[in-house]
Amino acid sequence: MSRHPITIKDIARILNVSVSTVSRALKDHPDISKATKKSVQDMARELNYRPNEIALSLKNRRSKIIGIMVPQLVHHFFSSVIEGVENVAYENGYQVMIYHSDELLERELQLIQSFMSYRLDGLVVSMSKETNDFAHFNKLSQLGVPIVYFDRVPDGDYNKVLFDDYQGAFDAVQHMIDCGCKKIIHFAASSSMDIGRKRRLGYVDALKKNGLEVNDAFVVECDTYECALKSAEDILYLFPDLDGIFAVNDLTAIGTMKQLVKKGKRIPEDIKVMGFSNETSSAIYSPSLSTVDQQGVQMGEEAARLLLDNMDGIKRSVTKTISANLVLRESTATK
Amino acid sequence: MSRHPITIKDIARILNVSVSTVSRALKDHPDISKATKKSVQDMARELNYRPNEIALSLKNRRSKIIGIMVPQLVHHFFSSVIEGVENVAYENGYQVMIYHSDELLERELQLIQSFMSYRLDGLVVSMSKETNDFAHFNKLSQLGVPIVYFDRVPDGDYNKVLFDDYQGAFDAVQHMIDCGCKKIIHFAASSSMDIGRKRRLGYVDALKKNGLEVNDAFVVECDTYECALKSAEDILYLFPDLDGIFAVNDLTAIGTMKQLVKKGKRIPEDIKVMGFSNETSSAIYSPSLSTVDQQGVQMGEEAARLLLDNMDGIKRSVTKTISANLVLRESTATK
DNA sequence: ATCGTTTTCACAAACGTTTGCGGTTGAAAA
DNA sequence: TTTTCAACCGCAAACGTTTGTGAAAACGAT
Repeated sequence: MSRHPITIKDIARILNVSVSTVSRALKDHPDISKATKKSVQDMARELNYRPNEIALSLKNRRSKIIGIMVPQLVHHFFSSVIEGVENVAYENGYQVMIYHSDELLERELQLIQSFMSYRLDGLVVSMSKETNDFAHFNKLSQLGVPIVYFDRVPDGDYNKVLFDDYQGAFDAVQHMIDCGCKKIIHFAASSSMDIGRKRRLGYVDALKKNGLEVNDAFVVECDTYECALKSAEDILYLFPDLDGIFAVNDLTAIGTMKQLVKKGKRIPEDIKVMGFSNETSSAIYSPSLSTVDQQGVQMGEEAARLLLDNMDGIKRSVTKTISANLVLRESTATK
Repeated sequence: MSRHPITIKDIARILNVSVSTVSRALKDHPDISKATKKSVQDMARELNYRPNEIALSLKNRRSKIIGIMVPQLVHHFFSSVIEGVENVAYENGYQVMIYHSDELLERELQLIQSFMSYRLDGLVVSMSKETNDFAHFNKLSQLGVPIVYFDRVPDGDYNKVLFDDYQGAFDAVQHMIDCGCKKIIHFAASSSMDIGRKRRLGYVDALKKNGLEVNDAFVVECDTYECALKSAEDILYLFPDLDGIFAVNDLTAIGTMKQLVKKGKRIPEDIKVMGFSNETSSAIYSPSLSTVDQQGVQMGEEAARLLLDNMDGIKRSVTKTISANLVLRESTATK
């Protein structure tokens, strides 16, 4: 009920010393005698004193908080990145403030305002789908706030942490080929999206390297669950002899499997399927889905480390690339 | 690069007025002349002035931030609650700080410390599984910080927002009976858990009300995906004539379906299945899973509203109950 | 010209902390 | 006894705001 947490002043009053003495005693400053230090520290402990971080933020002009902004919370990948950021932030005495733009540019702008008002020390961000103009981030940058982008990043000289989509796709397709697939279809995201382009390229290169036929008709633009339900049927009609489908993400892969099974195909016996992202659903679907893990935690940790490095004033532009990791499950099993 | 955001002092200096004049001009105080107001406001806009919320927090002894603490982020229900809290917080000019205890009591304690240091104005919390002692929350409460609990709540006189687990379970089972089920098995959580008890009671009462056989052997303690893989087989052996399974959560239901299909059962033709929670996976599984939606967004909104109401000093202990909502999909379809 | 009102603004304190500087002791050195 | 020098501690300013109080200008009425 006392509504007022106890402050350094309270301790000073009780002990009949000045606030500066209390402050110094608490930080073990050599100017203070052993006896005074002890009594102050004891009293602080007894009263359960906690420094007021807000006062400190004001004084030091830094908040010891870093922000992370993600477009979605209900998403395995982003949640993992958050976890990674939290890990290294806590290790280094920083708090993490999670911002959630909900894929809305307007919300992003609002959040940046709030971000500035609270004088956060740095930002880790993956942009919303609507964002094609980075002025608000650049403004922040010019104000001296370090920013690290991840996953959805802008072009140019910035600090970024990226996932190696090309290699992930390449490895996935290579694995399918190793499992005996001769004719692999790719359900791709739009080429206007970075991940769409890179994953498609990995797919194509893996086919080439193994001397398999490469054909533009093998690539279908389809990156949602609903779309997959339809496209899977179409593609089966177009290429009755297909024996593998590599989807740009897990939900698309799952939609595909659902439809294939409905059409009487057996997975993995007749057709093998791979997804991308390692969402929760991929592990529990039946058959469970082989996929490419995006190492979200590791990405978050790298991003936070990069941010902390940049907080000491030095201005760099580093790009870190995290490499892919296959998760093999039933959907590509070979008996 | 200027590293220092512009302050009220800067405006005062440039315009050759005092800081108090600037402050009052910005808030349209009647003491300030129209002309001065205009020049100040124009200059503020031109320089893109943003009030320093940290200074305000210190002065007002309130941060205009509320916290929400959840045990997990990668969880559809909790993410939804966060979204709900954010909605009403933003509407009322509050920021939301997301805390993530990771189901660890120790982390919970740490986070509470940080919470106090930053002098947040209130907390919405669902406790970690390890938490059986609420001392740290009570201490916060005694310091005058309003708390609203949701989902996993302590016993006693507190502000809570609860989901109506009993009714949800009752409705789910009633629906299965309406679909023709005569012998419904329940995969339950431990009775030591609140949700375990309530959902089980709803199940039992629905059976009773419809004159179906109630039998302790129909209830199996099993609340994970892995456990379901095993228990589904066992129960099929024990009760070959079962025609419905009501699981305490979606993952358990999905594990059950997977195993039942493997054993040659058709869903929903032979056996109908219902889950609880409406996780993402339930919608995309094949067959898609009928389930009970927990209305996370609504719960979050209610919790935040309750918190804001309590922030004006008045001390109440209100319990709000959110009612269930069935989501019917393939797993209980009747042809 | 004097007084009384307004109108318009500036001063200063306060929120909780840190920190440079200066001051008071007491004892050792001269 | 005086000087010197540690050892120990308090004062005050600063971080960016708000706000109570007081005061200078301007103006009208006497």
